Amino acid sequence: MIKLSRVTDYGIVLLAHLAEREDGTTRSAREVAQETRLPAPMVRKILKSLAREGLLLSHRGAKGGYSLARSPEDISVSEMIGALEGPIGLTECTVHPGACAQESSCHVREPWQQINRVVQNALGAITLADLARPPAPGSRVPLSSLGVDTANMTEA
Amino acid sequence: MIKLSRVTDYGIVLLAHLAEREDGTTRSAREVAQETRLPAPMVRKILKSLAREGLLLSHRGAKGGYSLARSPEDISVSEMIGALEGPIGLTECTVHPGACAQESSCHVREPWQQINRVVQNALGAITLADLARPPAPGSRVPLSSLGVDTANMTEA
DNA sequence: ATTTACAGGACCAAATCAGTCCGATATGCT
DNA sequence: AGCATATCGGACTGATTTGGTCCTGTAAAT
Repeated sequence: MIKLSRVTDYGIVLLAHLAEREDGTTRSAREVAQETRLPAPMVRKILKSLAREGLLLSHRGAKGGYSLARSPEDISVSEMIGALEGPIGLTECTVHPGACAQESSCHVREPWQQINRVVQNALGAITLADLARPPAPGSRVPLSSLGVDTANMTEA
Repeated sequence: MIKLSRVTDYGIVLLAHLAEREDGTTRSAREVAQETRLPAPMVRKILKSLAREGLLLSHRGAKGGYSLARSPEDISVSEMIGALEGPIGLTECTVHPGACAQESSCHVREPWQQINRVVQNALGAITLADLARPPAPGSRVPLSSLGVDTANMTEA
């Protein structure tokens, strides 16, 4: 069922939550866990990862907590997934070239690379700001900006 | 690292292999395994699944084997993945609505649905024929046909 | 100094995945 | 009829990944 892990799923919810109430202050893991109603230990773990990956800034000590490292418009979905799940790649050979013995004789490799770029592009065009935007009824994520077309694809 | 399982990966290679040398005859699992240099037990298992899912026709007995159930142009990548991996859905709530307790209060759900459709569309636009086409140097998968734009997305 | 909160791990149970193997059944050939 | 060939439909196992928890250390504020 090709899906992303729960850690990633939660992580994006957490990021969106932080983006929604950005006000210059930091928010503790406990607060975030309560507000999102997600299990606290998980939330702590995930926020730690996100800080380590550079998507969040952490402040230690009393009154510490987390805040976004960049503005929501500058954080793409593919970045978030990349930070929590590792590099995006449908096939092994996309991420680790050379790992597959059949690589040289594989006729399917090249097409896969492009499929990958398409997916990558799609996920890269959507930002945290799009996710956090309170959904005005009828409004949509600006998918027109996806701009998935041949021109974008012909080079890696 | 958001990737598809090895079964799916292999499966698509096998389908492409069958598509490349389509000549009306069936090919046994053994042949296919040898020609693709993939482990025979795996190949058998995967071909069985593909037949059960209706992508391949199986022919039992001596001189039996497998052949494509449809012409390569009519089998999309998303179908292949769906057959081997189950329904495509980045998040749990896309595939099993109601499974997540936070669903009603989740602000991220609607955007995810659309991201999903984008990915789905991308994978649905590429066919087995595209994968099997011997890669003439410089030629590319017809990504222009992806047609990922707002018009396609506004309805589920 | 004490309290608060993150950092960096170790740790474990459960689920999934990769891979193998078997008996049953259907077909073609002699 | 009988035999060889192949798929069918399972069960089965070992290894890896995932989901989730917990503990110790350290930094900052009061």
